[in-house]
Amino acid sequence: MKSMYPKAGRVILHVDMNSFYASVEMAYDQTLKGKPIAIAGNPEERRGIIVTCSYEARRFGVKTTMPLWEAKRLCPHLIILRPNFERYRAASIGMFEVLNHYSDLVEPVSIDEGYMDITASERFGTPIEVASIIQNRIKEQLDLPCSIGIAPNKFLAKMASDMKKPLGITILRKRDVPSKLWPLPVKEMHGVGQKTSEKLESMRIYTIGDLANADAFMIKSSLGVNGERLKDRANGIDARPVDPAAAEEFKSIGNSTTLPRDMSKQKELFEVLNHLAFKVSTRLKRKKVYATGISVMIRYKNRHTITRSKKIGFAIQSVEEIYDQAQRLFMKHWSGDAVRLLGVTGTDLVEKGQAVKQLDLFHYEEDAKKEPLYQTIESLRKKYGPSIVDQAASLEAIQKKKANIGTSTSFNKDFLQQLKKEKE
DNA sequence: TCTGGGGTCCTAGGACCC
DNA sequence: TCTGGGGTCCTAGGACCC
Repeated sequence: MKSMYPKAGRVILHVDMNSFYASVEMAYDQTLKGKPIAIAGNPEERRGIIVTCSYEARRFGVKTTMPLWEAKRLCPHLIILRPNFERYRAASIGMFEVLNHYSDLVEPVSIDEGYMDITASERFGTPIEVASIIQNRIKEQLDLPCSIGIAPNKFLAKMASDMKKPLGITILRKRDVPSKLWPLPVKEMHGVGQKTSEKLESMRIYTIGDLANADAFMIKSSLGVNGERLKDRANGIDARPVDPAAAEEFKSIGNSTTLPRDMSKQKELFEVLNHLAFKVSTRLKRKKVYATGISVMIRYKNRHTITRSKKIGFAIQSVEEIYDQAQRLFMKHWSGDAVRLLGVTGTDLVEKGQAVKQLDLFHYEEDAKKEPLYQTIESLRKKYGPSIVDQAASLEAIQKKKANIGTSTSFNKDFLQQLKKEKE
């Protein structure tokens, strides 16, 4: 029997901080208010691009990701600040504290935006009242502006929060979709970037409304499952739940850097890799996770970029292990050309408890003693799986740094040599 | 005189197994 | 005689977002 009441819909808020980094700086230093300011990475070096800028700077045409020199040309009096991430993190924590006060279902998306499911928050007022209270509290307590979208799902809430900035509150009901959403250019849709909009335009789809009413088969064959999803969203359909746990599970942790100058000396590049390995290792330790995969990114002088990755088969966390894996991956694929950027990422993260089967050092060494080298490698491979060769070579690298790794005997040098040769 | 650094998700193709 | 087809894992790379 059908319920006599209409099925209750959800009420979702998307809270989006306005030009977050710039606003935090202005809250911190009141004299910056009303002035064109921009946050840029390392102003002295070539990597300088605009990360965020104030609305005053935007009036001069300054935009996010614009190279610094271009921004200065457009706005000679632009005040340029270096990012201060501790400050932004503190402000972010303050903002999410406010959100958490009005619902248990808060999902951080990034440092400056989050979704809330306030379906069960009636005691604080109507949705628009809740949004208004949140916006005012963030403004009063933190001196920071935000825009809020109110809608029956995440996608519409996200689109709504974009419609009025700064300090806007926008309601986007399902029935508003044809009048408020459909006229917008399809590029404005969250999830549609340069490439997808080009593809859509080649199919004569220019607005969100065009996409909503496009032939499903055509969309699917051109854009795959992503196309189906986008068409649903254009029709205001999005069943994704607000998941407070989603932000906590990291899938990868990486660091990359554009070098101060192009480098082609192996020794210099190794130093950079080691530094990146240190950063990745530190963050893995802080998060109490281990990597079971490693990925290296190389951007050459001509900006051609490659990423090379591999599953390690066991869990690593120390600088030595990360560096060893990254360095060998790098050497295997580096063309020898001048390098502009290097990156190291730990992937397929696991928590300490569930660390994959570690190599049984004792049996491994016993096996190594018993048989001739080539036979040993084959039998070890059979016994422990293909990752054994890597793991042994990695252990050797650690052993160079630490005299003792839990067993008393040291590896047979010839054996390790052979393993390394095997690798190539 | 160019275009950072942190991520996620998806797809395609090859290897391998049954 | 001329080589199926499905499933899964792995790697590389593309697209997108903030």
